[in-house]
Order: sequence, then structure tokens, then C-alpha cells
Amino acid sequence: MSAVGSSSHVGRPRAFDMDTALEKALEVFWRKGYDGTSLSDLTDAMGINKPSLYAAFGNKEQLFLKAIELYESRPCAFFMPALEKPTAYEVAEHMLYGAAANMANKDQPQGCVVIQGALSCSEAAAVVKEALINRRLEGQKKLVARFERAKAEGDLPASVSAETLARYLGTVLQGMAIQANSGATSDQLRQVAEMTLLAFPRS
Amino acid sequence: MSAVGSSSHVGRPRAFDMDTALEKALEVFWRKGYDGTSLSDLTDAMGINKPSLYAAFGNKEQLFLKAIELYESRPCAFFMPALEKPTAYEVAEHMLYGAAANMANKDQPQGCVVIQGALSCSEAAAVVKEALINRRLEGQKKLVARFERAKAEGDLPASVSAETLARYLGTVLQGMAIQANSGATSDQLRQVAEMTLLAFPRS
DNA sequence: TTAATTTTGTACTGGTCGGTAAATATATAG
DNA sequence: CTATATATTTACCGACCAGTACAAAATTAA
Repeated sequence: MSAVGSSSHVGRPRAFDMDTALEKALEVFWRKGYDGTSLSDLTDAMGINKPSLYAAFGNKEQLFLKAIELYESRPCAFFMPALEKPTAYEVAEHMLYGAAANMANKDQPQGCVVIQGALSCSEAAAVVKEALINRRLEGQKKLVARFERAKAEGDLPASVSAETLARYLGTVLQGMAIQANSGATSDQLRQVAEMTLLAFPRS
Repeated sequence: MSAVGSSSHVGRPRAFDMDTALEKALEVFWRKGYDGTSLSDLTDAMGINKPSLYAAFGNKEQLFLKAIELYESRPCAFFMPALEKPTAYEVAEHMLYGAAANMANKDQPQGCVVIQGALSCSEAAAVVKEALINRRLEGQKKLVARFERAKAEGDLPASVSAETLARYLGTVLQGMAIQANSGATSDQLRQVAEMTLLAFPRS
């Protein structure tokens, strides 16, 4: 019907860039959490006013969910790329060192927004909390599948439980977010990564 | 000057029990976090009205801090008792299994209030967040000291770093809180505990 | 130019936030 | 009894909450 992909639109053009505004929103949610973030916090950081925010992103809840999508798809995200490493050990290695570098990166909020965005929260944040839990569980599922593949490919002993190993690795990764939030440095997180890998089973 | 310890007081007697009211407050803060908890949530759960709350506990912030004190001193708290086990391995063992049992205990909020009470939060919660971070760091310090003692006593190899080992164990324990918050059962957390212990160094 | 469309800034909504003033109720001390 | 001290209830405070109505501004289409 219409010219898809055309950059021309009827009506007054948007005066801000949606992607950079969403980046700013992510940063605020990451640092303050869903309950701790007010619309004024958001509009201040995004440099727009409320009607523009609502027109562009729906409401606070939908803005948060879009910010999380952005977070997981950013170039610096390490989870998905690590899954593609050739062996289970290398998957774990890249995730652990990726977490050490990323979660304590000093030019962004410490930790992980998927973990700390709505851990304990009000009823108003219930949908958001559920969404974050599902993201974490999906990540865990992907790890299980990857480790089962590794067992089939022989780079992980058949004796180990893929599910337990995935949960163990996920637990360490999530713990690293708390450590970063408490002020741990990337160096200190790397030591944790190293110790975790020492115990990691390999064929 | 006056009879210390006397149970008689001048003035109208308090109509509620401060300890059980504080337990209720803890439960709310634990479930909803500091930012996610309103004074109405608190007064509803505690069965008192606001002036009584303020007269007895100061304000929301002080009430939270008192609730945390209660949390850490409750009979079911496992961290401090575990430190008194005779060997480093047994210390880790009791902490990990204690965490597995406690953090996924179905008749209380899942996880740990010291971790999830104010992880990402508003400026209004800054003091509370700092207090929780300090609690976590103090726990880590106690673990380091305990593992250094273990090295001196010979039940931990001299080659391992007490600090790294403590940070690693702390990371797993904190990760278990997130796992519990995501719905992991005590059984599943016990598997993580088991895997962590498999790699734990012993002389 | 005119019409249609979309974004913008301003001002506002009802509701809730944390916190408190003031009056009343219930106890002890003398 | 009266005086004093503390807790309780009700009603309220200004500030902020998420969300929106409305009109002016800026663009394209005809």
C-alpha cells in the first residue's frame, strides 16, 4: 500500500532520535530500577517531554521492555555470542570473562539490568518483573541446550548434567552482577571467572 | 536513676508488639524492595497506623535498617553460624546448603533482602543501598578472615588466595538469591551447592 | 494556498507519596 | 482526685506520581 522503508513521513518530524533516547532510558532504568525511576527521571535523561515519550514508546512499562530488548541486542552484549563458541568450556569462558568486563565496566551502571531492574518490586512492576524472570530463564534454557549439544559432540563428559551445569554457571554469572553492584572491579570478577573455570568439566 | 528492665512504663501502653510488627515490615521490604514498598503497604502489614509507626521506628529508612538487623540476627540466619564450623570446607558447605534451604524457603519471600532490598534504586534509597552494600562487604570480609585462619590451621592449602576464594563463594551465594528469586527450588539450589563444593580446595 | 497529519510545549488531572499536627485515649505517679 | 506521659486516631500537608487534553508548530500532499 505505502512506500515501506521510505524516510519521508507526513506530519511534523520527530525532533529527537528514538534510538539514542532509548539508550538514555536504559541507562536510567539500569541505575535506578523500574520502581526507582520516575517519568521525570526519564524525560530529563532523554531530553524530551512526557507527551513525546508516551507517543513514541507507549508508557513507562513498554519503554522499560523496549530498553531491555535494546540491552540484550547491543553490540557489547556477551551472552548470545558466547553460545556460538565451539566447545562448552569456551562458551563458559567467554561468558564469564565477558561478564567480568561488562558488568564492572565503569562507564555504564554496574551489574545487569535484567537482574536488578525489578528484583523485589511493587505490584505496579509485576509485569516487568515477570518479563525479566522469563529473560533469565530463557538464557538458562539456551545454556542447557548448548551444553547438551556439547555432550553430544563429546567436548563435555556424558556424566555431567547439562541442566545442573547451566544452573551453576548462571548462578555464578548472576552473582557477578551483585558483586559488580557492590563495587567489585573487573579484575576481581576475572578472578572469580578463573576459579569457576578451574572446576569446569571438560573431556 | 530509674528501674532498668522494669516492664512498667508511664503513659498509654503500646497496643502492638514491636518485634512482630518489625517481622511484618521485614517481610514487605523483602518482597517489594525499599522503593517498591509504600508506607501504606507497611502500616497494612503491621496492623498499625502511620503515627504509631513513626513514633516506634523513626521513619521508613530507619524501619528498613532495623528490619535488616532483624533479618541477620534471626534464628534461621545461616551466615554467622556457618563461620564457626571447624574447617573451611565445612564453612562453605553449611553456607551453601543453608542458602539453598533458606533462600528458596516457600513460606517467606524468595531470595535475600540484603541483596534485593535496594539493588538498583532511587536517590531516596541511597542510604539504604549503601547500608546493604556494606553488609555484603562485611560478610565477605568475615569470610576472608575465616579462610585465612583455615590456611593457618592447615585445612586449606597455602596456595589458594583467601580473598579470591571468599569472593567466589560470595558470588555463588549471591547468585543463588537471584536463582531463588527466579523460582528455583531448594533442590535445584542444592545441586548448585554440590557442584560448587566439588571444586572447593581442601588439604 | 489549503487540508491533513504528526510532534511539540504547556498545563493539568486524580491519586498516592512520605511525613505530621492536633485531639483523644489510656496508662502511671503523686 | 490531678498531673504527667505516652499511644492512638483522624485528618491533613505539600510534593510528586503516572498519564493526558489541548492548542500551537512543523511537516507533506494536493
